[in-house]
Amino acid sequence: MIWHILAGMNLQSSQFFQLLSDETRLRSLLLMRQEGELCVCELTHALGVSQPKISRHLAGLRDAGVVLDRRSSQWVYYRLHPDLPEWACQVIEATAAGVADHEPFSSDRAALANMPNRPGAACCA
Amino acid sequence: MIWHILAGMNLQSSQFFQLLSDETRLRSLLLMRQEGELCVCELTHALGVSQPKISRHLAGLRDAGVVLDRRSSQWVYYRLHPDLPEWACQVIEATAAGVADHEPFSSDRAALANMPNRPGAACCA
DNA sequence: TTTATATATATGCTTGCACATATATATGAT
DNA sequence: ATCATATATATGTGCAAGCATATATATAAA
Repeated sequence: MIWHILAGMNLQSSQFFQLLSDETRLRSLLLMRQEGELCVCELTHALGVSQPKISRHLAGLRDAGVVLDRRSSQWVYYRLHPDLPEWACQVIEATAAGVADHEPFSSDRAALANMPNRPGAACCA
Repeated sequence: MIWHILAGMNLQSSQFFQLLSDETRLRSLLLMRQEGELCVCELTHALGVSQPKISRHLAGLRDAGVVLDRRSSQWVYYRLHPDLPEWACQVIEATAAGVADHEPFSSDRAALANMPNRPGAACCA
């Protein structure tokens, strides 16, 4: 990405939409929104794409202040940034509501649910 | 643009965000949303950009089904497409509410208001 | 009527750059 | 050593922008 700028409250609208314009990023964001927090390997499994690809896109989202990461032992968990401007949250919510039952978003949720040995929870649930 | 596809109800989310990710297009859309309908020369004046540039971007939005155009004598008026999916309208509304008082959006409205000899109305108002 | 001219809009064409992807490798944790 | 994640490098491509030009409509003159 070319903008290491905008963090949290400084999010520029066109940059935000640029980030949403990539399917891999959009799918990741909508999945994080639903699950609260996801590590790279969960996203890799759910979307069925390569690990470097996910990692690179997450780095872009993090540098832009759209997501926040947290390391827990070997895993790095990503979630929507809690300081996201109100309008940006509304954009994500509206999109989630509008496309949740479309492909590939619904399959993403299914694939995540079927993932064996999920790191965080998913042992007894 | 590469997609002459998606019209009206077929709007793909990432394609929609890709369209919003360009400042010229986003400024045009938010201005149309506020004014209802605008011709190319009004947008050119309000944004202060070249006519071919505006025309290009409007063609992209039209091909994607995001805006609708109408010719009235020498002028071509553009407006948000009435069949835009609900979630897409909400995205636009949330964005408008969130960035209306930021630059360059507020200046765009001011420049439009100050435009001399506006085609449609603006003779006596 | 035809011809000329001005205004409004669209569209080839070219150039340059941002960016998505893949492969390979490096870092970090257990 | 093994698993999870990040980054470097290279390659292809979409796409924005400028410039010139083409089409369409209107107005004026002859």
